[in-house]
Amino acid sequence: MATIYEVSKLAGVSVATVSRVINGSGRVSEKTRQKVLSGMRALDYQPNSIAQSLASNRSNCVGVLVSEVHGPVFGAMLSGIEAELRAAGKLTIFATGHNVEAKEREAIRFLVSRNCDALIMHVEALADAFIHQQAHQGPPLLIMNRVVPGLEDRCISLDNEHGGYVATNMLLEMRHRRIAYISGPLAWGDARARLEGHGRALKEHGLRLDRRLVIESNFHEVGGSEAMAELLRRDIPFSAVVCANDEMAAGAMDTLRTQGRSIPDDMSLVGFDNAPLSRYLYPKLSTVNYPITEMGRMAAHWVLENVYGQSGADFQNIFEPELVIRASAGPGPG
Amino acid sequence: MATIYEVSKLAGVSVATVSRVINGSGRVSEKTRQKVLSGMRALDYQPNSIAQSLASNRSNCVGVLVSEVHGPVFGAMLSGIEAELRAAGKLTIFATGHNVEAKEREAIRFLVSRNCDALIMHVEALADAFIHQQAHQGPPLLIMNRVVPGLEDRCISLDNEHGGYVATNMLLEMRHRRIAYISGPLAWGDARARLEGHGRALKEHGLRLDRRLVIESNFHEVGGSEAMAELLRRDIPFSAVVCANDEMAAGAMDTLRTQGRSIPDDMSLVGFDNAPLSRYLYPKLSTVNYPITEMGRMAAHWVLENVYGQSGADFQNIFEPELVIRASAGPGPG
DNA sequence: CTGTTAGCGCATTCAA
DNA sequence: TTGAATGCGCTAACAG
Repeated sequence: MATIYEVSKLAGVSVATVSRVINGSGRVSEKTRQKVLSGMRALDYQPNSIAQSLASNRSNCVGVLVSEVHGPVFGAMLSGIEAELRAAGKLTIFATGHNVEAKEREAIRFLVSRNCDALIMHVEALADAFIHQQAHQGPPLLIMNRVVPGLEDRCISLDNEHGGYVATNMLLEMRHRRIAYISGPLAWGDARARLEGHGRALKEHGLRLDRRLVIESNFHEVGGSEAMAELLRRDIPFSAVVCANDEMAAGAMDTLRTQGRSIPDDMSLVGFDNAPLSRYLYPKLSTVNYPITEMGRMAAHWVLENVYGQSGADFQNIFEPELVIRASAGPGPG
Repeated sequence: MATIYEVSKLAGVSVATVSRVINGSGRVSEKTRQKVLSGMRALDYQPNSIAQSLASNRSNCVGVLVSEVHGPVFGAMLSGIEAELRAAGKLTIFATGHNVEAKEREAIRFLVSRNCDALIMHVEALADAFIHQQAHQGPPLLIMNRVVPGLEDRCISLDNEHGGYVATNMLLEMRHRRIAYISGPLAWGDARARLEGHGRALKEHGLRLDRRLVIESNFHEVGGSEAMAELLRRDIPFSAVVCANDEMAAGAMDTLRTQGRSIPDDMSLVGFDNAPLSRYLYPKLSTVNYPITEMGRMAAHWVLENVYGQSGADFQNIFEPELVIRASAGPGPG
């Protein structure tokens, strides 16, 4: 690999000048600029990014901490982040935290030890206090999918309450009156918010939330399946169910089918997330879109603007979910 | 951030000694070793990985080139690679090539410019010749999911022919005699191999491949949907279809349902890949498992062993696909 | 506008 | 077993 010295020699200038044309910094006359450029071409010169980083104290890479690489959510998020960053010549590095506190901590150390210029993280196990601390000692932080009090302007999240609202509201407008709800773990803010939105929609339509029609589950397929079985077992009439995510909806659908209930004729179903699987279910699942790729892009924009000084679009903190109407919900009996 | 100098000062030794204990290289007396260690702890010292890289000419990171980050295949592959590498303290960096030659080329440049110690790539647009060239000038290369003549020992791939064979064979053993086939683009080796396996299974059962029952499609859902419509339109009897991947099977399923055919009673269906979506289809899709995560792990192992000198398990080039029996295929009329 | 030079933080000879 | 010195390739004052 050619070095900056060889280029400078070939072009008959100093390394400083070569550095200037590489980085577009300082003033260089067009003539010498061309000399340098052709020298670089002749040697197929490629700046050593590691040396650049060491000298400039800039790694030009940003760390992303996700729970898993595979899976619909994180893949889509990473995808959005990488696309934006890459277009700006920045490198995306990532690590997985598996929703386990110790691993999330360790992943942060790992990423930071690689001198990333910023950190975008999607963590669920870490406490707010730790995040605050990290925000004050490490590289600039961006938090996905979670609102940490005191760091609101660094948090990019979905308006989950509104998502829960629109899901239930659609059902209500279809004249359903008794609507069950399969929730995610209420220890998590997003699960709570979605349920609150559900309750608000009911209230606005003059209905009260019936606690017997709400089941707290775990965001997984089997959880949804079991929750639906439990709901049916309770033998309280209802004509529709909203599931706090698509996976649970898939499980619920399975149970309904096993028990011979037809969807949407006997039972309407709405999911949440608009994960890829929602298009493959039968009937195709009506759900609430989670614009995770765009949110990833936004995170990348923030970094590009605030860390690398590039001008960008306006920053948007909260994203609004939108209804995706497919076939799993139909008119109610009401 | 503390530097190695501060540690050496605090411990009363030279930086060389500190470097030795950091890397476990050279001989250091246990006593001074402890002094250094406690000095490092006291300062919460963290070696600067960039400086390490520059001095040692080792970035301790490996580049991975995929088509997309999201999507079942690449996410799972990345996941396997990252898990292994991370456990060994190595960083995984990635870039996307989108199956476009120019982008794949550029992605390689990008990754290499980051001084990765090895490159694992899943490329479809690049020609064999280019790959050969890259193999001879860049960092050690590993090629996923493709067999490049002359570089067989660097290619990790699935025995696609055998996969096609087992899929069709299962149907034959269920007494299907007229089996249609929806293929991927025959310009791609894996699509060709799968189709060949299909043909071999037929032949072994004394049947001939009926060209009218084979349609070349594009590995996408709508392609599968259209292909199935075309097959039905031809009005040649058949009782089962094997699709060269799960996405096309999903599309095919859709068409069958639209046309009022029941699965598996009127028509049996088998997919390929065992992508997540195959579990969500109704009926659940019988398919051929593609152990992509394990293949990613294997790639990482190779790198750990051949680039970083760690000893590992035996290297396996070709992976055998296995049948995943679910509900979309039933007994034939034969 | 251009060149000289001193680091960036660490690994690694080579001596001792 | 340890330390001094050199250089990895580049950036960024500073001087001219």
